[in-house]
Amino acid sequence: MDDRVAIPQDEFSQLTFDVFMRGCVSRETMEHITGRWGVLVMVALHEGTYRFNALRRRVDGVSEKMLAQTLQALERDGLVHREAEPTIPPKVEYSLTPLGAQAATRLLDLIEWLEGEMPAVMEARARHDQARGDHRTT
Amino acid sequence: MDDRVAIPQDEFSQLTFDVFMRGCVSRETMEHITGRWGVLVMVALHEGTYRFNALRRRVDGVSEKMLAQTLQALERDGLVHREAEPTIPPKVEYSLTPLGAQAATRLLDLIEWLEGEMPAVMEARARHDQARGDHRTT
DNA sequence: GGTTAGTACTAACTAATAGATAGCGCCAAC
DNA sequence: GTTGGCGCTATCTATTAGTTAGTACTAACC
Repeated sequence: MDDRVAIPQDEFSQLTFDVFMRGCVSRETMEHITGRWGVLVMVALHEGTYRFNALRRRVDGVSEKMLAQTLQALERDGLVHREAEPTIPPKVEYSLTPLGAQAATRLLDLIEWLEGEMPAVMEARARHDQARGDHRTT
Repeated sequence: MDDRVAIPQDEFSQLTFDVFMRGCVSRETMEHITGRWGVLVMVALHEGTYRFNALRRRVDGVSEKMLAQTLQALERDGLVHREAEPTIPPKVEYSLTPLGAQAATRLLDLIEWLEGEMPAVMEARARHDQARGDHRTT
C-alpha cells in the first residue's frame, strides 16, 4: 500500500475561485450540487445511506441515467462516498463524505426555507399572473 | 381602481410542499433559484440593483435569452423586483424583494463555502482520476 | 422448473432545452 | 453618418436530458 503520487496539501490552496467567471471549476462544481438532481440527491443522502434503487425511489422522477451521472459527478468532487460490495447481485451504498455533509446542511437550510415560504411564492405568482392577464382586456 | 380578485392571505397556507415529489410546485421554484443561472443572478442582485445588461456582464457567460428567461421566472415567483422607466432608451432595474433577499443569503452562504472548499474538491478529483487511470495500466 | 422481479448500471435513440445570431426602434457619441 | 448601447424577442441549431432496452445473475413464487 504505497500512497501513490503524493498530492501536496497545498497544491490548489493558493488559487482563487470565482463562480462568476465563466470556465472556473468552482462553477462546474456548483452546478453539480445545485443542479436539478444534485440538490435532491445531496439532501436525500443527508437523511442517511441509500442504495442506488432506493435513492431512485426517494428522488421521485429521476431517471437511472441521470442518477448515475449525478452520483458519479458528486463522487468525483469528493462529496459522495460510494461503497460497493462485489456480491451477486451487487450491493452499492451511497453516503455523504464529511465535505458533502457540509454542503448538504446548507442545501437543507435552503429547501426547508423554501418549503416554508411557498405560500408567499404562490401568492406572488397569483398576483403576477393576474396583472399580466388584466391589461389584455378583450 | 378596484382591488381585483382578493387573494386571501391564507389561500395557500394549508398546503404542504415537498421538493421530493415530482410535480410539486416547490420543486419548480427550487429549480428557478438553484438553476445554472438562477443562483448567479440571485447572488449578483444581493450585491445591489443591476440593469439588464450590467447584470449580463456580471454573470459571465449568460446569454440574453437565458437571462431574460431567468429573471422572468424569478419575478413571477416574487423573488426579484423589476422596475421599468418607460424612457427611450428604456431603463430597467432589477433588485431582490425581501423574500428574494432571504433566499439570496442562503445561496451566498453556499457559494462562499464552496469557493473556500474548492481546494478540497480539486484534491478529491485528482485522487479520483488517479485511481481510475491507474487500473488501466498500459 | 419456469416465470417474474430485483440488483446496478450502460448504450443507443429521441424529446426537450440551452445557446448563438439577428433584429427591433430609438438615441448619444465620435 | 456610422458605431454602439438600451432591453428585449424570434428563429434556428447544438447540447443535454429522458426513455427504452439490455446485461449477468439470484431469490422468491407457483
